[in-house]
Amino acid sequence: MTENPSRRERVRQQTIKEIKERSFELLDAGGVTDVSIASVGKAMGMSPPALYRYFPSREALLEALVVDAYADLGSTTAAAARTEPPLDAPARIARIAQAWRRWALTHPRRYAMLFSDRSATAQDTPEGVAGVNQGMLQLLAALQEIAEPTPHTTTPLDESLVRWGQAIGAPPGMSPLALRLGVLCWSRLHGLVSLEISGAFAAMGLDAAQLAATEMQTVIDTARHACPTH
Amino acid sequence: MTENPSRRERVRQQTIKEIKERSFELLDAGGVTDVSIASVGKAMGMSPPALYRYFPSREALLEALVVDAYADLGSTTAAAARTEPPLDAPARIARIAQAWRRWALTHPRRYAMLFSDRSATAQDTPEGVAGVNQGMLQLLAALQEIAEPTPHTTTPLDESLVRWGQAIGAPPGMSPLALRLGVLCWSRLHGLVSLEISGAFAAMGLDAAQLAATEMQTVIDTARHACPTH
DNA sequence: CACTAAAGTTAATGGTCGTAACGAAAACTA
DNA sequence: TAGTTTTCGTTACGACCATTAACTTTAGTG
Repeated sequence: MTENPSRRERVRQQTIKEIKERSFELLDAGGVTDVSIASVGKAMGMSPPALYRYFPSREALLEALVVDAYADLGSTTAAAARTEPPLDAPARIARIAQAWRRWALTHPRRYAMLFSDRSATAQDTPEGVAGVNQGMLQLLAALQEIAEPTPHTTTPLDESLVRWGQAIGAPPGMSPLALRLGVLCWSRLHGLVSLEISGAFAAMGLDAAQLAATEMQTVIDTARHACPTH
Repeated sequence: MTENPSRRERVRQQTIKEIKERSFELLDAGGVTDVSIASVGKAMGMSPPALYRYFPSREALLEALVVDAYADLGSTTAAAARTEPPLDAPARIARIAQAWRRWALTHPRRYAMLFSDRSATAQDTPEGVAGVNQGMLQLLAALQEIAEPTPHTTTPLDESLVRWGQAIGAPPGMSPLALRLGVLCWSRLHGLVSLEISGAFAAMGLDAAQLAATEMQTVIDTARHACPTH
């Protein structure tokens, strides 16, 4: 009864950590297909079957990478909103979006793993969703600050948005407009970033950074009920 | 000297066609990873190495599928704009967007293959880009009709948009606003559709169709210099 | 120290892509 | 028509991969 996490457990956790580190290195270098039980084992000087003591299958290892990547992306974007001194809401929205895009450009293979490679194959685990929602909650808070109250009658879409907000732990009383803009901001940003990573904008000779900047400004203007700048 | 395409060439093209058909069946059923030289061979009653007479590698076969899928997506969306009698520009934009989304939902694995699986790996071939640009040209034509002339000074982004428009064969004199909205419309639609395919909106309890409809209405309103409806 | 359980090893199965060597059939040619 | 060449298919093979089974080594525990 030395420690609650026994020494054995500690070295085991250390091994798991190293497996994931080496896996991320291989992932970043050559994409998810390069993360094989054999390649990871070789990278750590272990025989491949030894990894099965830690992950029941290659798929489980990849899922662990997904959860970690989601958590990293979520905490990175959430941290971008918490500056000292605090920024006003529009600046925070811009920073959150920048952080999302920058993370995706810094780790394009990880971003592809999260949002592309596994599309329609395996659905996200609750852990993964919770990780990325850290950033979403910050975004929603900023949007709520500048979203003008809407006297509109609530549509079915609004109702489902409110339910979603409650489900992810947003504070009560969120405006449906803020919730909708949160979803649309995320969706637009994802579209831009995934096309940018694929090289589409570069092939078109367009500056993706400028496209992203104007797109985010549009979201902010819409929250304020102002006309987007053309 | 029976025909210009000799009999041998004809049966060869037929075989290539069947290889791609079987490949698409496997792709639609289980994703791109299920399209293997072995599985396609088995599906056609051929030994796997025989396929190398027609495609130099599995990668080349996949690339051929990509080109065909791009062409199908492009012609499907372009066809949606050419109705009889012709529709007005806003309705055409809505129909193009619907056609894009519907194609993606009908062939989610193909859509993932085009825009996700190969991200950052291999860049698009000119053939593929040309195929999907059929729909883009229709979209740009419709946007041009309703885009009010902008007396703005041209920005660097505008200049690169104009260059891109010329490169893909858009008629001269396109408004930068129409070009920019074409790109943003595409990007937003892609973000929505890829998230919808991945099941993200379903997991959030949101109606993706409604999100897409409002998003496209926003594009149309922006083209008219009108405030998006909230 | 002796025992047990965890962690590592090698060996083996069955799957993949791709190459090599070979046989059969079709088309061309003298 | 008969012979030659090209094409198309085959089987056999080597190099990877994931995964399981059986065995050995190591480390913690009474």
